[in-house]
Amino acid sequence: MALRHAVMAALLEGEASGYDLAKRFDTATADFWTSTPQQLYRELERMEGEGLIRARVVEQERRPNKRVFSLTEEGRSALHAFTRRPAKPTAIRDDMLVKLQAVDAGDPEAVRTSVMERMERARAKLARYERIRERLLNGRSEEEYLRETDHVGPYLTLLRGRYFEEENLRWGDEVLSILDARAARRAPR
Amino acid sequence: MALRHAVMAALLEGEASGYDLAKRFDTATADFWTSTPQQLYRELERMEGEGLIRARVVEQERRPNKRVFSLTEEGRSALHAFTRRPAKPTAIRDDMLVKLQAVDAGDPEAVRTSVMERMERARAKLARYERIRERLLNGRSEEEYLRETDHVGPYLTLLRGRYFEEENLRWGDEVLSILDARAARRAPR
DNA sequence: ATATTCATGTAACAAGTTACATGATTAG
DNA sequence: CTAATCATGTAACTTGTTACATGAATAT
Repeated sequence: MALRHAVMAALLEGEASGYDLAKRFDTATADFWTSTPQQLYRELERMEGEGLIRARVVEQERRPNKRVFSLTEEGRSALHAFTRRPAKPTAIRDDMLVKLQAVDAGDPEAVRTSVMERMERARAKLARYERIRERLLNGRSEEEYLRETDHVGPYLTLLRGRYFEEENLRWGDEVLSILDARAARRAPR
Repeated sequence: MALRHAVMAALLEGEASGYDLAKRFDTATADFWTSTPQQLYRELERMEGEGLIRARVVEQERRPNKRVFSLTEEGRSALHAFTRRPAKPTAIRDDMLVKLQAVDAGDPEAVRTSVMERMERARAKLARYERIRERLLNGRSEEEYLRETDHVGPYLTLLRGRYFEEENLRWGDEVLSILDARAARRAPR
């Protein structure tokens, strides 16, 4: 049931269509939650039925009409209640970790390539986060921003994303150097 | 389909019962994959049916009998093939991020408490990882270990766990200080 | 005494993924 | 002219979670 709360949290920043949310929750770009469009459309239906959000149809000229959702009072208070509940413990769940755990019985070259692809993605995400950060700060220093804004949530989640990707890069570097050392030992020139 | 690969990767280190795997994949302790016992028992059944693993019944005296699983040749080659496939992109998916995204419309005090609990868990996990590391190194330096072992997977995943929890702590510190500064401003003594 | 550990499962449900479908518009 | 963007969905399937159930043994 976290998706619905993620949707409500996203709607705090203003109304959005299913399509908008799908972009925001896309794995490649998401900064605090991910989901597929299919899951979203299904969940939005339910949430509307339960009165947590409300839809407004916006007629467009050269585009299909869209349904734009916003939080209801009920949704807002459900979200408030959610922040009071204890957070579930999380752990990383990553395909890549399974591959690495099995690297000794697997194909080290292929795994190496995956790690490098991952690092490339991490760099792209960091760049993206940096752009979002600029937009948030809007010329101000971090201190100024934090003093002035009454909307600190997006900053905190962005920070987590940044740290996470930095950690990925740090780890990737070590993994590559360890795998290389082993490859060199096994197939000495 | 990653659970089955995680199971196979775990079985590389020797045979295990469903119960053993359940402990290893428990969220509180897992170092490279998580799942509930229920999911495991279901998946083990299927995997046995598909010939990826094989069960051996161990009769015990003062304990219930157990079924101990090991990798078959088929399983081993499926695992090898898995390491050759590209890794799916991942992103953090964490309840806590949703709470923080919504903290401005929520209950900052409660969120603060959750963050502190998380940090406590992170410290516990770090301590646990440290113990596992000692056991792996077994008196040797990292360099020696890496030179001597032919089983580098567990070391690499452990490293990721450590970095991840360190990142959690670093982030938690920043979050707390930002939330505190805001609380002080809103309710000046 | 009580809680935890060992050891396995069933059943029902919720959440997430994949494949498919439609159809106009605009950017390269 | 092709790909991407805008905008929505249905259907089928796979994963993951929660609740319940059993029953002995050992640790506190």
